[in-house]
Amino acid sequence: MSDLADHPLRKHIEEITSLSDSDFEYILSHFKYRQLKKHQYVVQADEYVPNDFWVISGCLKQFFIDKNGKEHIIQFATSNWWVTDYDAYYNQTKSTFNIHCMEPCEVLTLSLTNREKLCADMHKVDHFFRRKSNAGYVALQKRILSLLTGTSTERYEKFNKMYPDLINRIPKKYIAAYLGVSRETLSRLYSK
Amino acid sequence: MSDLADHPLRKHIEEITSLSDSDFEYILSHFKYRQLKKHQYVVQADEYVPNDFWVISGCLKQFFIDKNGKEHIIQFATSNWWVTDYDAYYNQTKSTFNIHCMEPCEVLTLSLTNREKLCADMHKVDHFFRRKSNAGYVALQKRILSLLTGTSTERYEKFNKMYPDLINRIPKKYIAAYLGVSRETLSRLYSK
DNA sequence: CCAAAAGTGTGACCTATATCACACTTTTTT
DNA sequence: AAAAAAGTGTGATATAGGTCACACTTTTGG
Repeated sequence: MSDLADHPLRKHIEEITSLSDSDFEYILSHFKYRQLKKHQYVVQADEYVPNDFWVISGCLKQFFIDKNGKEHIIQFATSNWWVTDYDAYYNQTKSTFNIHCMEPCEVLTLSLTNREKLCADMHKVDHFFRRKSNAGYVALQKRILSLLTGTSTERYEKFNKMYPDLINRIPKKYIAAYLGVSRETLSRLYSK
Repeated sequence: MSDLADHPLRKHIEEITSLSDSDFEYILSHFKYRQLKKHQYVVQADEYVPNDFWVISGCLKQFFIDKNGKEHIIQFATSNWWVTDYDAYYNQTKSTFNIHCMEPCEVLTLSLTNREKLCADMHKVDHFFRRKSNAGYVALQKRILSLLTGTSTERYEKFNKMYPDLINRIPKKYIAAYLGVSRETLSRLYSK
């Protein structure tokens, strides 16, 4: 029980709605724990996406390869983030994105069936996911705003502030691919 | 009752979950109908945002004014769209965006209190908003992808496909402000 | 119905950033 | 520990698209 109370997922959910031990036990039973090696793919473009991933530790990137073979990063996911190709996951279609471990990772996976079952059984969980999704929506809107409004310098500074740990944790070229500038331009940005 | 059955909001909700007449009647009672004049603001930057808006008819734009006074458009909202500054609305803080009628509009407004009440009372509604929010999240991700990946020509073509009616319904400069290019560049794009 | 405001197209110029190339450093693999 | 692979900084160009300017057209409001 002491274990249960300290579970990181429980803490995460209880930021939004409180749970009894049995609530949480029931919820957790719908997830599967997985350890992933560096460079492992958890979602591949053109394949189905049965799972959503909640990151316990490590760092993943969700990216898209364009017709010129160039990589564009949609999001990084570290501890406490949810990540999957939600379009493909919800609609049970093939993925347009890849999701890839940049470090060894621990994740909890949640299948669509289990998610919908959980949501149907427990109003609390449906509510939790609504709130999460709302927050995600707001975050994406801010990113769009910064792509429309900001110069690359401003976007770089914002990134720095938002993910201070990532800067020295992952190769710069991925940060460039997230910000939408070339590796070289990014390098020139912070040599000032 | 025949009126109720045909209500556009009911159709909209029933794309996701079916409702009894009394369900819908109860839901609708939490909304307020408003007619808006062209050029009217429904959300102003730096003010609180008590309502979410569901558009029956007309066209609104949600935009941001940057430090140089330049306008950036986050989203257009026409029939069946939901629009508000969700960050400010959910967190009861002041808005960073403006929302403005580009045409005379009819909308249904939903206060945060009523929304949370509805969601608490009816699991179906919570579920509906979760699904909507998920879909919105996916749409924003696609927009980010197109900002990161596409040339302006590609973004313009995508816009054309996605909102064929808007092209000749609203001034081009707003389309430019949505796509993230200058009015002049946009003009040159389609003179080919 | 007319004046003022808003919208639109096009030329001339300028700037931020992409691209290519290469040398050097750090990390990974065997 | 050596070889291979990946990451990084910096110079030389090339270019998409921004900005400014102006003429013309359409819409709006009194």
